[in-house]
Amino acid sequence: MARPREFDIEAALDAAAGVFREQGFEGTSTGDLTAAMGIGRQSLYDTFGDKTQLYEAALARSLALENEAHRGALSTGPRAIDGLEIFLARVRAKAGEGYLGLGAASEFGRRRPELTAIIAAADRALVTALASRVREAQEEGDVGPDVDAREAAAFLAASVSGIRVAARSGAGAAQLQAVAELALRALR
Amino acid sequence: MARPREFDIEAALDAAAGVFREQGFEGTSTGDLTAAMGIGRQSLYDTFGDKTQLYEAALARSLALENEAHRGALSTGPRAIDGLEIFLARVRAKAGEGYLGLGAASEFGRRRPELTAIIAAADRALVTALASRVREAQEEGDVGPDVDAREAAAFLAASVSGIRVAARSGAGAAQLQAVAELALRALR
DNA sequence: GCCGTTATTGACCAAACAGTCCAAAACATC
DNA sequence: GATGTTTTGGACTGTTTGGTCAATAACGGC
Repeated sequence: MARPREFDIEAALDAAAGVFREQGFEGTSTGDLTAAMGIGRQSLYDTFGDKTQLYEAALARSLALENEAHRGALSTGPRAIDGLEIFLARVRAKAGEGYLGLGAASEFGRRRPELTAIIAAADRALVTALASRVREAQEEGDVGPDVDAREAAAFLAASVSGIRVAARSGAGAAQLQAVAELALRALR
Repeated sequence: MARPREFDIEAALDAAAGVFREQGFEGTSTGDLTAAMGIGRQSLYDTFGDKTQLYEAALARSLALENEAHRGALSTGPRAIDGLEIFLARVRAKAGEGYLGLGAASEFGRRRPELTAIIAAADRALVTALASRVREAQEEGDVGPDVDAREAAAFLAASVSGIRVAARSGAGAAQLQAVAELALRALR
């Protein structure tokens, strides 16, 4: 072996994700990135390839972290419906700081297949987790028996996007809460 | 008077909106714009100021057109609930082609107050229109009496964003329909 | 048919961009 | 402590960027 890296890869990735989340991919220069990540130009290119590969890595890590947090929130509470409620509460609380997955979907749509694949995989994982929780809530009588669990899960995921967009456009906490409440009401 | 303009301002604005919608503000060069608008560089600067002013104008026009279409859809049908349903069906149908308001909110958040103001005004107008239609549907017995019309309207607006994001991330028509159906179910 | 005004065109500019090169520095191994 | 390997930082490059300038073309009013 030889000289060890001076910076932490995951911390640098998180810093990059923060800049990308705020300014978008095209709006972020490599100078912005090295400044935020606290590393030199060459280190960036040696470690992450180039700007687009860095974006992919930062996006993948962001989504993974977010999904982990989602699973944690979902598994809370005595009943499954409590988990769903806490899940939405967490989304509301964090909505103000933005979300790289939303930026990626909005900026690239489906033009970059690699990005679309990353986002779609995270989406599927979330919907699956939500669906299983909805099914439990259904067995516990908190969700109507005529509700299709998978559809309900997709609907909740869409509601999450709605909450995030609303927050990004300047909606207040009260408004976000009302949206979350009505989303849950759809399941009864 | 003197030499008249050779191009149509609103058509040029629509073309610009299309490019911005696809590529975002930072991802669009002035060359992309003049090519799509079919005008010369100097005409762009003489007529619209600069790139950011052009973006504002294109965004404002986009939102105005969209809100007009929304009002049309909302006022359809024998009952108010039919208008709401048709409104959501239109959003679903058009979701595939993207929406500049979403791109603006996602790319800039609240960093550009002028943009935030334009978006917020369009949002308020839509929510107001939705709320009055919800109130009617409530009087006709198609919406639960315990529903707050304004909150329901904000929820429907958020659902629209959710549908658009889902479409942009690659969701199919069936999934979007399920989301729309469940959104309406929340009002019962 | 001239004149003042405005639109158009293409050349032009400085700044910023993504990415590379190279020399120096910092380690692990022996 | 010498050696081989890797990281690091700064200088550098060719290209693209948003925006301007100056010359030309096209019109309306008289």
